[in-house]
Amino acid sequence: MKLEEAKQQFINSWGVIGTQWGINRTMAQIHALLMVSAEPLSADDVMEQLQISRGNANMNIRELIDWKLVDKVLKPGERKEFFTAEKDIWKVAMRITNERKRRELDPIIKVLEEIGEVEGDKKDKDVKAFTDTVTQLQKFAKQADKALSSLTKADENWFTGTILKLFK
Amino acid sequence: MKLEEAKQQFINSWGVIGTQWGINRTMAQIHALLMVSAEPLSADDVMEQLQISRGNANMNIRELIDWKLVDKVLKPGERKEFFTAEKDIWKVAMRITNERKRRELDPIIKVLEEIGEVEGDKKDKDVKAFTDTVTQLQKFAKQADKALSSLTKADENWFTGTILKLFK
DNA sequence: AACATCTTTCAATAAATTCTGAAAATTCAA
DNA sequence: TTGAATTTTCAGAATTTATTGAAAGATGTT
Repeated sequence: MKLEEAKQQFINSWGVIGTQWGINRTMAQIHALLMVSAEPLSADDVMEQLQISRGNANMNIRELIDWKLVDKVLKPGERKEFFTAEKDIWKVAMRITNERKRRELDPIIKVLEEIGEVEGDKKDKDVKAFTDTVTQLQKFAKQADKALSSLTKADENWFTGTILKLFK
Repeated sequence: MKLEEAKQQFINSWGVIGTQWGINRTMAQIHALLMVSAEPLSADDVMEQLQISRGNANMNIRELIDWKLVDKVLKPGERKEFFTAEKDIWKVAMRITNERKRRELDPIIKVLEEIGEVEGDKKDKDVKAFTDTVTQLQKFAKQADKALSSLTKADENWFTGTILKLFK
């Protein structure tokens, strides 16, 4: 397979996968493009290579910067901004994990806290079903939160050295 | 807080969280409703409590059954089907993890394999940037795959006993 | 077989999300 | 300053996804 073809397939597939992830397609495509580019690209490069509008490119690049998956790079003597993706997959995975924890797990914990105590007879089967489920969820969510926090603070060697061995 | 109010808030919030997860809102709401219901509910119960159409209820209940988060229950003497959600959070988490692995990770591995070898000079910086990224991704994806497979096959005690302790 | 009950399907419609492109804002060199 | 280059914003358009509801399909009872 030729480089350009392989690149294109990677970008397209990454885009499709992104949508299955709940990430928007363009954002995933830009990320893919920057991950396999040897040099930083400008907004115009991204627009041209992915055939998207300036507004779209700008919005999604900013979003990627928010996720800390992409960095601005300034080239001396150039007025334009260039962009480059984090290429260390461990860091990419940790940043995605962290962002998803923030978006997915943290709100769950917040909701469960808000629901808190329910008035009523603990022997009533409806009250019991509700409080049992909520209590279980709270315990589980807090454990998961702790585990993910540790994980994203840890370094790669600890993970590959300690955790992965547990999974043979 | 009164039971009905707490229930309603839980269902609504679970729905919002679902969308942030890439799961559709109604599906998450039905799941929430069934998780906090003491007794199995019929499609009509679900339609009434969530104010949704029959088609919508049916489609999303089927989807939840696909995810193995909801089971059909037959009541003796009743013609209707009733539905109940898995209430053991550990099982719920393992089933969601497994389904998400199937939808999110497996396709990544497939794509990376397809891209495989790229023709051209390994010293060319564009070729090198591409193959380096793809190779790193392949290694990482396969490790993650192995870890998640083990995890979803393992039982709760192994997880709480062995893994969680690592995170203090 | 005829009927009543319940479930599934799916074309039409509605709602939510994403994208465009032109205008406004910003930046920087002269 | 001025103005050319670049980035950002955002209303409206396009696209994608979710929902409805009525019709068709099952299923079981008499």
